[in-house]
Amino acid sequence: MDRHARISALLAMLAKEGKIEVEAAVTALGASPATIRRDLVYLDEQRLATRTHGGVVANSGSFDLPLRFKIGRAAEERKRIGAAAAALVPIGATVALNGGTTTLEVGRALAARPELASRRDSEPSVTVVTNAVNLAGELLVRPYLKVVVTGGVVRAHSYELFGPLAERSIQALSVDITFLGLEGFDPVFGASSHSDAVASTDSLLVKAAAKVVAVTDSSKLGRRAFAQICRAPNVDVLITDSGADLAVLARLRSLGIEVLAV
Amino acid sequence: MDRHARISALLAMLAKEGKIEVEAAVTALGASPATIRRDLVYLDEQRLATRTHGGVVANSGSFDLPLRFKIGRAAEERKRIGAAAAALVPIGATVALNGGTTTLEVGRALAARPELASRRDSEPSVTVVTNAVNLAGELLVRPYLKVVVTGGVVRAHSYELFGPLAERSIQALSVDITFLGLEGFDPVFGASSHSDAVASTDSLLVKAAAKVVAVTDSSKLGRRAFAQICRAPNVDVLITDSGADLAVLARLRSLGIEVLAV
DNA sequence: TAGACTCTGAGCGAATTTGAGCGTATTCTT
DNA sequence: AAGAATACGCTCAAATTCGCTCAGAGTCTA
Repeated sequence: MDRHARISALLAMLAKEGKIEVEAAVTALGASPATIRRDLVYLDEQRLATRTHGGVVANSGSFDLPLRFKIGRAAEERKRIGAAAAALVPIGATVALNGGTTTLEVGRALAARPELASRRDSEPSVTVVTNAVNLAGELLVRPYLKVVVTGGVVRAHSYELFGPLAERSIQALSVDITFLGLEGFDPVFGASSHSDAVASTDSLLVKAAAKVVAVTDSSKLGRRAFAQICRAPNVDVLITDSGADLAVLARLRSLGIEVLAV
Repeated sequence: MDRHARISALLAMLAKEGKIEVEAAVTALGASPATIRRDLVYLDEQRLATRTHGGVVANSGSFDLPLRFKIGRAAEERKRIGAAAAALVPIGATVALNGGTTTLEVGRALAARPELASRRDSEPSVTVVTNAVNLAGELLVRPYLKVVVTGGVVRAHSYELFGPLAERSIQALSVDITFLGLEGFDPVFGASSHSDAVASTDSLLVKAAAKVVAVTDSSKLGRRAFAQICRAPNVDVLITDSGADLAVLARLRSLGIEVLAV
């Protein structure tokens, strides 16, 4: 068991557990506590983890915050939606993701796609533009992803960046696909958000994209949130879960939107 | 049940109930009252809750609490430097922080300043501009801080944003103080960084500031990293630890730099 | 082959964390 | 308002863990 093997094993433990205890690593890897400590210091220096008493904790954990405290039933649906959305991204594409729990799952699914990670080019496989700080924090560890953050003021509620700085940044960019998380999607009112400031920023992400994919669990369909992001026909594809109301889906299809219920 | 697990559990309780009683936490977590009290004091110090008799209550304004708060163990020197730097910031000021472990501590110390948190204005007490994604992620929970993120491409090693997007964002801003973390600070070569891209971005943070405060542990003094950020006289104040070489400090003072060794 | 360097493991003093004791402060009850 | 009950802060001790140094094994280079 050489150093590389140990570091690899430790990183695997870190990804799985979110933390590593010296004692646990000693018994798992069969090395001395001194060596394990040195390895953990190395992980800390490489910013892959943060040293604590007794071990280390994963760094992405500091961003792995619950947006709101509703990590309940919809988790599984969101993961399926995220996987379906990530499958739409070709290698070499540039995509944009706004904030929200669903787009977070899209980002995670994208990062987990094996055909991206296995490429050995020096160029990143996919470029991800996002105005969500927590999403950026989760993705930036992957060398095969180029992560671009829009500027702006942070909205503590959802970790989204908005404001003039964000809008000017986005106006300078053009992307292949925007994956749009939202809080309401109605055939008439279109896509909407609870915050007008964020809705304004999100609308620019829509304008900057050649293709717009709305991602949302079915509870948001047919509902209107406070501020409009864009009209429904601006959305090219909708990915939602199979619990969606078929009548609403039919109306959306009649507007020319391609609907995927996963 | 280690400290991390306890803090996580306590934050979950706080998010759910809005308050924590010592007695309830003792029975729920199986730790002694003394330990629970210490944890609650920690939450109070981190401005994530407010200490009361019998427990803590959630801070008004922020119902969003981090589920897994990172309990970092910064070197003692960096903590002292961070505290000294944070003390320079008047209420209402706008400050900029670049990336790095030392500026991270400045941000943490700033977030922990009680006179900021105790203000009951609707306006945030301090505005923080940063191009470090991890720093933004740690600070944004505090409702009394307005966190502004520059845009840009993420540099995975240091969580820093750089590139044209970052530079244009910074050029549109003006701040009272820039706290500059760096990898080398030499009387002749000035402040320097390992990455030329980040150095270029950092140099704009220097230009945007009325006052520049360099923060670094003493090991970086007299050293030159690859890329220059700015000349030494552009720095108004240097905060370092007491292990610094006195000859180097004297040379820096002769350049008109105010030197604090804490 | 000699020397230098790196990695690993062990030892030891220092530091952190936890729990308990005890005097003091605060809150509640009467 | 006064007394009782609870909770707090502080200190101290025990256990664990950490950081540092040193020595031995293995590897690379001249």
